[in-house]
Amino acid sequence: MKNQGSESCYHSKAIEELVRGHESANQLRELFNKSNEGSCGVGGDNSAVTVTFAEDLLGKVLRSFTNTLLLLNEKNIDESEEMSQFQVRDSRSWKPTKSEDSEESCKSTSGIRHRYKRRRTSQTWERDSEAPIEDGHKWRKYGQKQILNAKHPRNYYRCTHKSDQGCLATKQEQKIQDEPPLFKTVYYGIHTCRNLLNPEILLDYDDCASECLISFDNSLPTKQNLPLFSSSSSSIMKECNEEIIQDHHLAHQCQSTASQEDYFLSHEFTFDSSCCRNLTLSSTLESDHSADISEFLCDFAEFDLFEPFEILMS
DNA sequence: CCGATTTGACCCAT
DNA sequence: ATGGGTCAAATCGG
Repeated sequence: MKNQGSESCYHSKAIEELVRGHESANQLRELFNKSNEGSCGVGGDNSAVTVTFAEDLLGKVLRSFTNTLLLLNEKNIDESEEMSQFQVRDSRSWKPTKSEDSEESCKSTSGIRHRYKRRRTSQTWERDSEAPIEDGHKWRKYGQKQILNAKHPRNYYRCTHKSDQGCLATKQEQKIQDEPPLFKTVYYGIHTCRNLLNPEILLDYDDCASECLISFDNSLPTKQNLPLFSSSSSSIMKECNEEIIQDHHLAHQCQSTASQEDYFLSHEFTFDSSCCRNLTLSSTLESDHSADISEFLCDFAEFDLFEPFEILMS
């Protein structure tokens, strides 16, 4: 059982992540709205920059949802033991699970290896997908193991920023089915690293007992006016989780669709270098998919952060 | 050259 | 004793 300050901090961190994701999604919407305004294709030289920017935004959204899911799961488990197996709609959805408990050991035997760290108690997320997941985080593989009665080996990854920032997030990935291909990914722990490409993303999970300092845009919600902060109802958290799971799923679909169709690469965008938020872009090629994709992205970007809360609070 | 991956050994839990 | 998680030296590759 965690104390009130800790719970409040999980709320705060979750909101912080949602707000980031919301802001990034809005930037994506802005980007695609501009692309649909039919401006003439100028400045095609900047298309690579714009593609990078769009991918960066997608990465931010995915990271925000990933972190929020982990945070909310942490909160859910704190609140409710019966929530330990929260199953949702489809095979690509997130499924929080409880990790096996283990202690860090410091056994020192012959002196060859001083400390051998087993995974700490931490929240885990399990997810099945038809392809290895691109979750926006950078991972470094540190092991591979053939598992008993398993056709395919299990791969072990840790956060790239473990060494430089002490981030303890890890994940395991294993192909569990051939046809159709199905991969199982289990995430352990929460990222505490600052992503160097997105320096604003920094979660001080170690400092969860203390007040969280968040700087929001004026246009964005603050924790004072978010119902989530005035309620600890687990139903709200469940609802919130489902909503985020959907959006996380959509973000992945959007990312894979874009890459599969080479949508970004086959269109010319211009990028107003004076300000990332005032993009001027154009599409000079017709594509059967472009309208669908941009509409899809706009729909995705328009998800309402407040909706699940308002419904539940009324 | 340096960061990422591979892979056998080591270590822990059961 | 065994399965599985992690370490770390060797290797790879940009």
